[in-house]
Amino acid sequence: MASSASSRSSSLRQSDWLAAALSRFADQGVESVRVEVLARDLGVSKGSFYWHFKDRGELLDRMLSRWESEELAWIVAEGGATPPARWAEIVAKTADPDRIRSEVALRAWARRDSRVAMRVAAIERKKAALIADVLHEVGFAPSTADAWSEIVLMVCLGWLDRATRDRAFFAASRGLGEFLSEVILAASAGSSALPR
Amino acid sequence: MASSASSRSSSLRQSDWLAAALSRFADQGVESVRVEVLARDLGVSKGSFYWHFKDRGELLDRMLSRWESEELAWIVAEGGATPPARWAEIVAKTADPDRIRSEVALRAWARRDSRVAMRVAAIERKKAALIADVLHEVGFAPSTADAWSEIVLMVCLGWLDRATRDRAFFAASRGLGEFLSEVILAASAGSSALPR
DNA sequence: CTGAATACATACGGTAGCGTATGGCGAGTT
DNA sequence: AACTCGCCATACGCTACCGTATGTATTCAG
Repeated sequence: MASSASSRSSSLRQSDWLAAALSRFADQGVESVRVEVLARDLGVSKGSFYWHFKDRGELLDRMLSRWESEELAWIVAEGGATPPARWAEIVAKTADPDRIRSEVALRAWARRDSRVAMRVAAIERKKAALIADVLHEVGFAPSTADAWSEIVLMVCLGWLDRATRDRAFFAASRGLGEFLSEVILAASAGSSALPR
Repeated sequence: MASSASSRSSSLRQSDWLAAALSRFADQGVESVRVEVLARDLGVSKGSFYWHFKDRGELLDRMLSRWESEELAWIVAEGGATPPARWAEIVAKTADPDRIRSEVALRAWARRDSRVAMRVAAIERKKAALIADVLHEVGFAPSTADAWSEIVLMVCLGWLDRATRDRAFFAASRGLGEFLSEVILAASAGSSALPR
């Protein structure tokens, strides 16, 4: 538990606070990330918190930074993969049960804090570009790839919204992957997408 | 600002509280709907609030009920209209600048209160059915109409999410209507949608 | 063994918010 | 003129937080 923390590095306990905060964040949103509540969750007093963090704001900053770097990590890691592999990864990441709730909570947070909104928007642009790249490599014309990447992103966001409110929807047989496949199939057959 | 209130009816002040609450709700979410804050907004004391309402919960209930009845009103009113008119109304309602923020705030609320979630889900099912109906009347086979109504709904929700976080996205030349048209066009051309 | 640094605990003052109790006041009633 | 009642103000106790100040137990260097 805290054995390796007290021996040398102080960062272990730090990560415990972060983990507890992220857990509450995913379940109940930013507003529920309260110093004294987290202290109770961890079985310590808030005196500990203010040793590891300047204030609540610093904790929230670290949460955001951590999410940001994790997102960037897998997004850039997709660089060399094949289009199908990248597509699978995108779907897997955005439908991952361990991530969806915090993704949604993050966007709710962004709606009330413009600095958060900007950083979320930056990541979101990268995701849209990633999707557009995949579509382009599969044969979509550049302009239509861009347009459909936006639509794909919206389907993802809409799916997240519903999946985090309705357990039945989340557990339904048709998951995000199926929905997206249908959209892409229609897009490639429909408009002037694939010049084949 | 409280000019319209004190003349005669007692229920008028009630609606003032509701209006103030809904304004804050749309801007900052349920958590920001605070009795003492609304009292300050209206230039009265909270003694007034507790005369009109039993407690904060009753105000929130009324907010939810009001939204619910308004949604039901326009949904059932679409009964006799032509498919294009219904489609236009659906797009107009879900992209209405005066409504999008409260729609999003409501879904964030639903995520933290299961009773709210159920009532939102009920309305959402009606909307999906409405969309499916329109698609069916335009020539989609029943099963594909259902499938694409879900996708259309997700695009709507995703658009709402982005539009309420990114002003540039909201003001972009391609609005919800354009995106949805593109999706429907692709759907009708792509899969076994239109048996023509 | 001593002293300093670490990693907490305890106690405090302060704000924001809830709900209640009670008082006041103007308008209509008799 | 006195009474009532609708509508609001004031004052209160309470809880949940925040951040700070200070005390304390453990660890580890020298």
